[in-house]
Amino acid sequence: MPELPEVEVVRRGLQGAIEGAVVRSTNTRRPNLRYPFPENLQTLHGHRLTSVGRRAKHLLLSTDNHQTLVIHLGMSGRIVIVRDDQDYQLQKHDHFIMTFENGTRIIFNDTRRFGYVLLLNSDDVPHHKSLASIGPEPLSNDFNAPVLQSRLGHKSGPIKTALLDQHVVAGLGNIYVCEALHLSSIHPTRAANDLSDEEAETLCGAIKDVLTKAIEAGGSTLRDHRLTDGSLGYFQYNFSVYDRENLACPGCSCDIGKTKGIQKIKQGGRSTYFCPQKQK
DNA sequence: CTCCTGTCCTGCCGGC
DNA sequence: TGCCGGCAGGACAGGA
Repeated sequence: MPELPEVEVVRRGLQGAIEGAVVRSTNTRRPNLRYPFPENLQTLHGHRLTSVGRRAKHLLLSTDNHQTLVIHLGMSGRIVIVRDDQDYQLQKHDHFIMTFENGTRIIFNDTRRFGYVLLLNSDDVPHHKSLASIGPEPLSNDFNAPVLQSRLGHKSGPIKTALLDQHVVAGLGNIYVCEALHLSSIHPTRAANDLSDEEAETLCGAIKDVLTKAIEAGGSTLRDHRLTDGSLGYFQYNFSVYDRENLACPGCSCDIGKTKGIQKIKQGGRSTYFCPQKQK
């Protein structure tokens, strides 16, 4: 589920609710998700959460004893915040709960268990296998057309597949790659290292634009994604191509001419949606 | 190095 | 109604 916008929306929710709070307890309700839960979670107890950050699709909860809890939501993960005065019945797939001294709880639910939780020394976070060689943050100034071009330079496979590679650029997933390529009018099967300078410029801008708008909309709720108050994102209503096979893309006559609207193909085992009329 | 496939896991949907 | 195959927002390992 969660790509950069969904994770960022969760990060903002967590920041408002638990930054500065002191950890009272942690509770795991099964031994593992994708990986075993850390064995030393109790070392967080009594310590203050100093920042709630994000790198790519990872949430980074740092504490005043120089530890960082890394949370990846995988495909189906969500985090909800429950305040002291709110009733909450634990649900199926609620796997990890953190309770703070102010009574607030955060609950990590993950149906498919592709997510994970790590507890690292804060100094080790940038060097950890999952984060060490990851690409630039697409919404930062470190991400621009020349950087994108150089990172695509040695990739001869399709641009769609290349943009899903977290080493090229961080945080994109299947939805936002499809949307950004559509906005850029670039065909998903084009070779990644074959974009013109102008196309790279357009694509770079489209990625930033799509991600920014998706964050503002609270992310996309297809099935699992929730804001931390349990409400739904609504960027799915703004999709131009994703999950819209045979429909027209906005402002395009692609469903009435020779083509039959948005097409769905498989690339690297994953669905790609695109408009054959607009994307060349 | 890159590329390609299979795999992890649960739930849902469509077809028969 | 039930069963079965296919598919889903991610990302690894292993082999070519």
